[in-house]
Amino acid sequence: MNNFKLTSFLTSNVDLDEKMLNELIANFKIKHFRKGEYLLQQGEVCTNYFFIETGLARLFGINRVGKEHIIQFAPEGWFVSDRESTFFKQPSSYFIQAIEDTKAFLLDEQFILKLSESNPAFVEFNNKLLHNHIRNMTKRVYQLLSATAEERYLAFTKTYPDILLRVPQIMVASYLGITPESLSRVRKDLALKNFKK
Amino acid sequence: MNNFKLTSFLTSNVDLDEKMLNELIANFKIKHFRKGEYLLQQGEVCTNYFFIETGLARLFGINRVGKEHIIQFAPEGWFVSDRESTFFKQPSSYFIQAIEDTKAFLLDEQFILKLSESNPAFVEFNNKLLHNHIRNMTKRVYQLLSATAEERYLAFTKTYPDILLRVPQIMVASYLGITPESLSRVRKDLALKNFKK
DNA sequence: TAGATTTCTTATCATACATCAATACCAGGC
DNA sequence: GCCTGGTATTGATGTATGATAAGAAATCTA
Repeated sequence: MNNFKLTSFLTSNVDLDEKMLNELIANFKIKHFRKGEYLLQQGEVCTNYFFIETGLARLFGINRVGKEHIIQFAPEGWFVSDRESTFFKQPSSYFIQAIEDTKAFLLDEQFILKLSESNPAFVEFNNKLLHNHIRNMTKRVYQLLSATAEERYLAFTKTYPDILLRVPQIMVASYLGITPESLSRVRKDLALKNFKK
Repeated sequence: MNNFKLTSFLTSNVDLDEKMLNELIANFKIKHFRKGEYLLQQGEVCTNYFFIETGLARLFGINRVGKEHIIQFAPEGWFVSDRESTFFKQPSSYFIQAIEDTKAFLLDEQFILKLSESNPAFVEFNNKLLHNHIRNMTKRVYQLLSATAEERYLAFTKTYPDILLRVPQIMVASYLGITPESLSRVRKDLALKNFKK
């Protein structure tokens, strides 16, 4: 048995025998991206889901004045894609970029659909992924509506302590919806508060 | 043939014969909610999806200090639910409340799952709903990250002109992530700008 | 219709966060 | 090793939005 993260992800989430599993893995393309390279560019139609096997990627958009806004980080073991583009066959509004050297499996949407027809476990699997996605996005909306910059930063450090150490602060700020300068000050204030305790 | 919004929603989104369709509709419970009544309360597990046949509902949360934050509006023809709670069988963090007198179909999750097994068109249908949900939430996250209060308000007036006229401004403000006072100012500024043109 | 309640507006003041600018820091390429 | 460009910090200042309060308007309800 191979040692891919994707393998253990599938075995723990879909009911498959080993033969079927290996057949599957063999069917997926794996692709390497150097730090900075793009998995998806704005304007392209996103035809796959990416499973990050190793490395780290980000999903982000750029507004009229050239400012970047990060919607999602995707470290190893995570899926990333622009589902809107993939499902509705529309040019993507976003970019997906490798933040570190990254190895990713490309899961073709058509292929997944076919699997779903023959294997009900796959329907359930896909459902789980989609609901997980919705859960994360809903929490994110709620946070952005209700929490201050400091609260959002604290939540981030608790939820994604690993990512925090792997990306420049400028990107954490972008994810949180504040400027890097503000984030620097938030961190300073927190450090002070902790010192005083 | 009946005249339900749900009927036309289904016929235009799922490939079903009329017999099957009527059988379906007969299986769904319909429920009336007076303005102010709750379709779902925080702490409950959400066991159905609600299809709003007439009226208007909102999905919202309340934070520690008692402040409400609206995640989604659901007018007639829309689905609303806490999918996280439904799918993962967890107590909901949110409320769903009727803003107007509302008639809603209650779609039982188990029932939908069963339909999916026998009818592949239903898998596709469910997929479409989920992807639509993800699309909306992603746009919302991106907006909250990148746009000013004024920009968000303008986008709202364009995307949901009907809802704008049906809910108190206090709720629009809550949806946009600002205070009612700020919204009032934004509106005043916009009115001034338009007058000067 | 009148009274009560909520909603909306406006004003003042407070604050969180942005912007701009300067400096120090660090990392990758030559 | 030394540039070079990106990153982080800090300070001064500006601005958008929040908090509070009060009155006007609209809506509900009896």
